Amino acid sequence: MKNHNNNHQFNIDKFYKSYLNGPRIFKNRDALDSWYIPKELPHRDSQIKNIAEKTACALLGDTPPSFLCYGMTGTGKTATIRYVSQKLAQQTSEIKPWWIYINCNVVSTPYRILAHIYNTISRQEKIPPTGLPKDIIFKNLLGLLDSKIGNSICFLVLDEIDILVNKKGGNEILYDLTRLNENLDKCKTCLIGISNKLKFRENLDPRIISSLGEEHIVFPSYDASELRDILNDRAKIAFNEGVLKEEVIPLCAAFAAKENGDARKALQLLRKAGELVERVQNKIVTSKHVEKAQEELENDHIMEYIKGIPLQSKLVLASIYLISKFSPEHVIISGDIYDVHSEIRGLIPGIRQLTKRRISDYINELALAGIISADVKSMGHYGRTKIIKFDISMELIEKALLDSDKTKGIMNHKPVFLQANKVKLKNNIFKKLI
DNA sequence: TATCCACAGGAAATCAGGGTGT
DNA sequence: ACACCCTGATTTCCTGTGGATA
Repeated sequence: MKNHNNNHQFNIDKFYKSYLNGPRIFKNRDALDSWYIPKELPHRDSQIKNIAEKTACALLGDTPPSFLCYGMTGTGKTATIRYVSQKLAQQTSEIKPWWIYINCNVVSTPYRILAHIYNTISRQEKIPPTGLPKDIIFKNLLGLLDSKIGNSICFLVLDEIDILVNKKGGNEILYDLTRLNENLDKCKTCLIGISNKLKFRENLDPRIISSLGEEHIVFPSYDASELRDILNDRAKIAFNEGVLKEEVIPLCAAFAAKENGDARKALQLLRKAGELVERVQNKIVTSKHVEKAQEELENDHIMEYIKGIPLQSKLVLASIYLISKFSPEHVIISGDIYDVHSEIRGLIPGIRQLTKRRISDYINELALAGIISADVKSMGHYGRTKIIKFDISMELIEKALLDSDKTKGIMNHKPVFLQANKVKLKNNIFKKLI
């Protein structure tokens, strides 16, 4: 694909032909996706039991208690909930509970949560994505729940609930949801919150804690041997016989165990390793491929993240990049980033000047994403600021920023700011202070 | 030891944009 | 048209502060 210069054009027909005739690695690669629900969930017996016990009364038409699930990413919280809900739906009972799944990271505002619940139940008259007052939607929702769900139970699963709580209207909407039942005649609702932060309860309204925070189910991180069991199960479904060398799964498990026992990562790793082998039309997946997959996965995530951030955020990142590119010795502080940002944003039409305050937030976001590190340090009479460093390779940053049409033009712009003498002098003092 | 820099970072206000029903 | 709604991005206003310097 990348050979525009030479005459050999990519022969797509030939590629497909050899692909189809080549070795088959995967039998069913969906089994390695995190949303795949396997027949068995290894090492989650106690959680499954707990949730099953809590929710069973829904089959008799009673209201199950609301509860929270805690655990780091990739500990099977969502999978377990979905597993139980699937099993519950398979039971022969007159009452068929509804499950409404809400990812608070995607459906991120009070209005949209109400609208999302309404729209997944209604199927016909949809609530528009914006425009109406919240209380109107709330009333409509109450009516809809009673009329459409009737005497059954409606489970509301709020994934990544911690994100919701830390927003402005977050507590209000949660409170409204907890008191749904008080306003319903026939239908009953049950809230299930999923979070990967234990400490988010601090920001939770006490009224909400009492109704949904009393009991919680903890999902401990998987250790390497547990991850191995999970991978073995999935690999049997996903891969053809004999394509995995025996060291592959233990290695994937070991890598993922280091990352807080994240099963999702382990599965991604295994899948990526298989895809690497498939790409070069080999027959066997070895530890080499796992190592390469580990590397590529990390890069993929970073590239994806950078491509996804807003343009202003890219410009902040570009500012940092340009300073370190043209003056590698420069000690980068937030004020510098502000100045360079002001400079380069003028090069791109339609980009407004930002405040230092705003730039500061963008820097924090990049730091949170693990792209840079920003440590606040006091320089005495030279003030208090952040010292910024890259946490990932500059080539990767460059690659990602060159990929965007808006930013690619400025990646060679040497900041005028750096050439000012007082800037150089001040930075020399900073170097000594660090 | 008091001073004072250059920011950090919280809270609230504002703006613009995509909507609604009447 | 008009009055009003919700949201996300940003600005405004603000108080706080670690430690080199005088």
